[in-house]
Parts: sequence; C-alpha cells; structure tokens
Amino acid sequence: MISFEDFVLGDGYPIYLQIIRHIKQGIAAGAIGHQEEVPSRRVLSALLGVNPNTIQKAYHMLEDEGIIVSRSGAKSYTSVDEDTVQHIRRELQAGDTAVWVEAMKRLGLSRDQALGLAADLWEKGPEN
Amino acid sequence: MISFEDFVLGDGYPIYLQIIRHIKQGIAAGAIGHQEEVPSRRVLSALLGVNPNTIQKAYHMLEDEGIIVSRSGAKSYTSVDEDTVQHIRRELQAGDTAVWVEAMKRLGLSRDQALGLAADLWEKGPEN
Amino acid sequence: MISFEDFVLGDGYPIYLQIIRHIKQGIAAGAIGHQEEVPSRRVLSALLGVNPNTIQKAYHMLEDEGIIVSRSGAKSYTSVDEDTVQHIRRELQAGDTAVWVEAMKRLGLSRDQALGLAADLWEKGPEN
Amino acid sequence: MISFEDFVLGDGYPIYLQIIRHIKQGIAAGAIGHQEEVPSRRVLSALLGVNPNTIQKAYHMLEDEGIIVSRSGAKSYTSVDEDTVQHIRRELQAGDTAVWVEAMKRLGLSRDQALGLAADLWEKGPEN
DNA sequence: GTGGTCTAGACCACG
DNA sequence: GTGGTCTAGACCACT
Repeated sequence: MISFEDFVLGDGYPIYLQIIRHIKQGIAAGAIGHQEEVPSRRVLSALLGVNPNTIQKAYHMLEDEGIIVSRSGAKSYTSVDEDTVQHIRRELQAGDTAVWVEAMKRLGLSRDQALGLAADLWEKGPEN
Repeated sequence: MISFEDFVLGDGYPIYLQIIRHIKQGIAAGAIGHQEEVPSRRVLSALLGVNPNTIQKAYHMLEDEGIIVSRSGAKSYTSVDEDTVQHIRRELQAGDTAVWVEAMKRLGLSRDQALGLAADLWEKGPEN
Repeated sequence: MISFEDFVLGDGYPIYLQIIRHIKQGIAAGAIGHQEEVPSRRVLSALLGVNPNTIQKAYHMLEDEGIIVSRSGAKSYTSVDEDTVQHIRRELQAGDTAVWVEAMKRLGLSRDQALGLAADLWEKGPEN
Repeated sequence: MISFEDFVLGDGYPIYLQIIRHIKQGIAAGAIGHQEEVPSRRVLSALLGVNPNTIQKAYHMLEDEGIIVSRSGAKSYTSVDEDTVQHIRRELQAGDTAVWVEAMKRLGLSRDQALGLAADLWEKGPEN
C-alpha cells in the first residue's frame, strides 16, 4: 500500500498535481512497485483532508499515463514496468534539479554557495 | 529597469505568482535595487504576452507587501530596504533549496548523488 | 410473474428509477395484478445484467410506496388495490403525454403535425 | 439572444442534458438561428438557479457537436447550418414521439386512446 | 464582463 | 467497501 503519511499540501500548486508527483516520486524511489494497491479515493481523501474528486482526478491522469489501472467497483493497482520507472526517475531527478539550479542562479549564488547551502540543509532535514 | 528578458511561464502555477517570484528573485540577487523603476503594466503585458490585469494583480500584491510604491498616474518604483532584501533572500534561498533537498530524498538519492547531479546540471545551464 | 423480457436500459436516467417505472407501467396496463409474484433480486439482476443492489433499491422504494410487500426470506408480491391502479395509470398516462405534447409544441409542430407523426410511428413500432 | 424564460427543471434527469435539449429544441423550432448570442454561464446560471459549471458542461458538449463556438473571454455564439438544423429537428421529433408511443403501448392504450388523450392535453397546455 | 480550471460534496452503480 | 458522474462554488486569465 502506497504511503502518504508525511504528505503535506503546498501553497498554490494544484493538489492533484502534488498527488501525481508524490506517487511518481514513490515509484522513482522504488518505494512503490508493480501491481501495488493504491489507496482508495475515500481513504486518501480523508487522510489528506481533500475532496475525493481531487484524488480521482489525479488517479485518472495517472491512468491515462498507464501508471494506474482502475476497474469500477474494484480496487486500483499500479502498473509500472522497468522502463516506466526509469523514465519517471530521470524526469523527476533532472527536472527538479534543473529548476533548483536555475533558481539559485537567478538568486545570484555561485555553484559552490548553492551546493553548500544544499549540503547544510540536507543534514538538517527529517530523515536521510 | 527590471528585466524580464528570459522570463518563461511555468506549467500550472498562477502567472501572477510567477511574476511576484521573479521580482523577488531579482531583489534577492541584488539585480533590483531600491527606488528602481518597475516596467509599466502595458510594457510588461506586451513583453510577456500576458493580460494587463494579471500584471496589475501581481503589482498590487507587491504593493501590499511594501515592495513596490505606485503614485497614481506616474511610474512605479521599488522600495526595498536592506532588511527586506535580507529577508527575501533567505526566504527564497532556504525555501527553494529545502524543497529540492526534500524531493531528492524522496527520490531515494544520497546526498552526494544529488549534489553531483546538481553540479553537472549547473555547468550545462544557460549562463552562470 | 412480472415480465422484463423487452426491458432496455435508457441513457442517463437512473436504472432503479427505470425499473420502478417499468413495474408501474405494467400495473397501469393491467399486465401486473394484485398479489402477483415479483422476480427475485437475483433473477432480475441476472436478467437485466444489473447489480443486485440496484434492484434492491428499486424494490425498496416500491415497498415504501406500498406497491410491493416483502416477507423476509420469502418471495415478494405486489399489493395494488383498484385505487392505486387508477392513480398510477393517470399519473403515467397524463404525465408522459403532457411531456410529449410540450416537447412537440417547443419544436414548433402544430397539433395535427404532431398527432400525424405519432400515428405514423405507432404503426411502425414493434407490437401493438 | 436565446430565451430560457419558461424553462423548468425536471426530476432526476441531468440538468446539463436538459439544457442541451432546450437549446436543440429552440434550434429545431427555428427560434434560435445562426451566429446567435448564447447567454453567458453566469446569466443563465442565475436565471435557472443552477451552478455555472453545469451550464458550462452543457455548452461544452454543444461545442463538441459544433453547435456552439466559444472563445475564452468573449461571448459564445451558435453555429448551425441548415443541415444541422434538419438533423436536430428529425432527431428530436422522431425520438421523442417514438418514446411516447412506446410508453403508451406499454400502458395498454390503443392508438386512438393515446392520440385522443394527446389531443385533449394539447388544448389545455399553456400556448400553442 | 467573458470562458477555463480546481476543489468540493452528494449520489449512482458495481464487487 | 470500490470507482464514476453530476452539481456546486471559488479563483484565474482574458476582452
């Protein structure tokens, strides 16, 4: 079962995109495998304090990408082959890092200043 | 005059928030100083291909934060004392980096893997 | 035994309401009489290719209207006195016809055009 | 401007389908022509006491059928060539009448009984 | 003012 | 219990 324990909702970014992202991160990290059970709309909606439809929208888009399969009345399961995992992993790793690098450059930091800041924050974070 | 040359609109994030962020980044980087002229709504609207109302909304929120002062009928100017600059800088640097660090951890990367990836992408980016 | 042979499911109208309507139509037409046996949930479910719960819902509402009586564990039977039959008949005949008349008026047909069209279609229909 | 003055919401039938139907009826009757202005989401939603999104859904489906054209920020207009009008007219006339005929048959009425009932109700209705 | 989208809540049909 | 759909309200971007 996919975990959403430490999931926190961000500011103005659409919730359903955050959920999609969270699941993709889990897949990329290997925490979510093939044919794994996905939390139901209601369960996840109660857990996150979000409307079931918002969950549904996220799941529906993941279904369009072939990452989830849903059958009406039955539970939903992940469907991720190794290629998909690799693709998602690269997409997230490179994408996020590029965004951060770009932001740091705009803030006027040098490469070493930025990496140093990141290294500091890495240690202070919750877990490793 | 504040530059928006390389400004690109992001995915689902509200445009007016992206503009606010862009200006704050310029202030944090020192590229935008005190009493500097802000592009008029019309100019910026044409430059970004965005509706003037959207620009207006961003400027209005920056006014509420005291970062911009508008004298009706005249040009608008920034108003950033040193404390404000420091505050914005920390907020953006630490905030963005914490988000990135968290994302990399979720993706299962080690500290060195993440920093290495960032270092690689740093060189490949547009400018320094 | 109430017949559902030629029952076809309509577009967006709730299935349980269609079932209720079908039974009321049978009663109004005299095809369904007093103390007549109602198909069991299981049988009707299989016959219509519909979930037993949906049948259950329709029957439950008919029970609330006093048109069906169920003795738990035993078969269910209709319970329609003459007044009920009359009431249902009028309701369906007048209601449906008023709706159709209204629709034809909105479509700009004259009385004779509409009646002529109906007369034509009457002959072409399946049975009489 | 398309009129919704005498529009009344029906029982369990989806509202957006009722709205679609109402507009198609107007087109079939010739009351709605080509390039005619469609009431805005807000106006119609206020008029019918319905949520703007429900109107939007109806309009969106009409747009998919090519009956309406919408441009973001601008008003929406009908787009009905003569072929479309003919097609809609037949669809509604024949469809509705067939449904009514079928219902009357199920209720056990003879052709003449049904037509007589309809003729009676025709006179009693609001306008002609 | 306009249409487009995101979030929310209730209901229907299914296993 | 599950997922699917309809209705609702607020917000965003555009004319």
